[in-house]
Order: sequence, then structure tokens, then C-alpha cells
Amino acid sequence: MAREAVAWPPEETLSLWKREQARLKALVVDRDTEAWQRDAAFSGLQRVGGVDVSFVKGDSVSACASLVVLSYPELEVVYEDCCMVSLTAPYMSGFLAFREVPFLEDAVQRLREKEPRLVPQVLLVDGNGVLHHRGFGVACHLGVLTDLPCIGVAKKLLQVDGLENNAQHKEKIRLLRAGGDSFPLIGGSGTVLGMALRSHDHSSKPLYISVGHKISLEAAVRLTRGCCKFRIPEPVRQADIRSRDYIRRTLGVPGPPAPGQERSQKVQKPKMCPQEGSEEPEGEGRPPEGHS
DNA sequence: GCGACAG
DNA sequence: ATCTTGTCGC
Repeated sequence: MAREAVAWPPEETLSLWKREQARLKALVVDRDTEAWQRDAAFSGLQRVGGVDVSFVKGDSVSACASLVVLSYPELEVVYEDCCMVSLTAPYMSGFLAFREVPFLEDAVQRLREKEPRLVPQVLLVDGNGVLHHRGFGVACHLGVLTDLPCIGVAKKLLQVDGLENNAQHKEKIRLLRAGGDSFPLIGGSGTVLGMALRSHDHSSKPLYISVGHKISLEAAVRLTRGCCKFRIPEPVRQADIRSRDYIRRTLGVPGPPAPGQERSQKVQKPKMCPQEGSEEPEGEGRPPEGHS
């Protein structure tokens, strides 16, 4: 059942969200806290995680949240968790975390309970870290709430604090010639907010890397580069692929099967994740269906 | 009113 | 985010 857009938050909610961002921002650690982060070969790093949320087309509420863990440096998937969720907040630039983080946090919690040995040593997050309207993007948010090192990996430049995707910026991109080339993104106050990174020799469109939590920008860029078989770093790419795949297997392919291809798809029963605020009323069970 | 707008 | 097949280039 396709559901329509979630209600747009009232101004009061936005104020609360901003205050929450300001409160949690004070807890961000924007430097290396782990030994492997300072090692030239990331010696000691064995597990890198990636998270993503994919959406059901034509439905602005149903989505699949996924968490994957890859071995490092092999980049092979050693853990996967996908589950369907019902989003409660709309997408608003600057408040992405309030839409996605609760479900990603749940996924991390399930991993900690089920397979504590597979908990990743760092998470790559689709979106920005400190490169954000108020210096506290989704990668910071997830990092602080899980206490895991997190890296913000955005596919487009968020134009905040004087950063602009203008001709000058495009020219700097043109000068990135090989995978690993990068240039700093400097905000109006002179602060380095992140780095534009050419993640692969064969991809001219850069990634925008910023600190999420418990890692330096330098290590974040170097590790992201070390996770790229293609433009999108493997942990995020696998989380994206698998969450979209899960939606297909769960909802099936729309439309009648083509002739000669009527091999019916096994449509799995979607795994719905337990969600706050959607419990049945406690106490008496639901009354039996009446005859009205 | 106009432009911007991570995912 | 998603809508979407083939196609041009290395």
C-alpha cells in the first residue's frame, strides 16, 4: 500500500531539531582516536561498515534501511542487514538525520546484539558530516549516537557557508587528474569543512568527504580512497545495492510478467523492523472484528 | 519573490 | 531519493 508524504514538521519541531543538533555537535570528535587511523597501511583495520536507505518508488514513506560490513582490505561483504521501515519525517536539507538515523541506529544495535564480533571499526555514511548548515550532518549524528567512527560521503556539494558549485569550483574539479587527487573545501570562516576527492581514475565526478565522528579528515579521505573499486566506496555501494535489491525481492517487480517469463517471482515477506511509536495500545488486545 | 535543496 | 535504455568512449 503506497502511502503519501509524511506531514511537514511545524516550525516548533524544526527549532527542537536545531537545538538537538547544537547539543550533540558539542560531542563530535574530529580527530583520530584509533591506532589504525594513523597507520600508513591502516594496519589493524579489519571491518568497514556502510549504511544506506533506499525508497520504494511512488511511496514517500516505505523504505529499506541497510547496514553492511566489509572486510578490509579485501572489501568482501561479511554481514548484511536489510529491513523495511516506515519513515516518519520528510526529507529536508539540513535535517536528513531525523529521517534516517533512527533506523540506522537500530541496525547497529541489532548487529551489536547478534554478531558483536562483526561490529565495524568505522562507518561510511551516505551524506555529510561537519560539512553542513550547522556543522552537524547525518554522519556526525550517527557517529555520536553510536559512538562509532563515521565518515560523511556525499555525491553532491552541499552549498553552505560560502561553498558554491560555481565555475571556479568546477575548474578545481577539472584539475583532479588521478584517483586520490583532492582539494580542500574551505568555508567562509576559513575552516576546512571537507575535501573534494577524485575517488577513482575513471571517474571525473568527485566525492565530498567530511568528518563525521572520531576520525581526522585526512584519514577519512585516505580510507575512502582505499575503499573504492568504483566511484562510490564499496561499503556504501553495497549497502545501496542490497537495500534496493531487498525492495525488489520484497515488493516484486510491478506489472504483469512478460510472455515466456511467467516463472513467478518468489516474493519474500518483508522483514519489518520494530519501530517506536507504532506499537499497538498496551493492555487489552485488539477487539475482535465486529459485524458493523 | 527568488533561488537553493546531502538523501 | 526516483523516473530509465541504449549508447558513446576507453
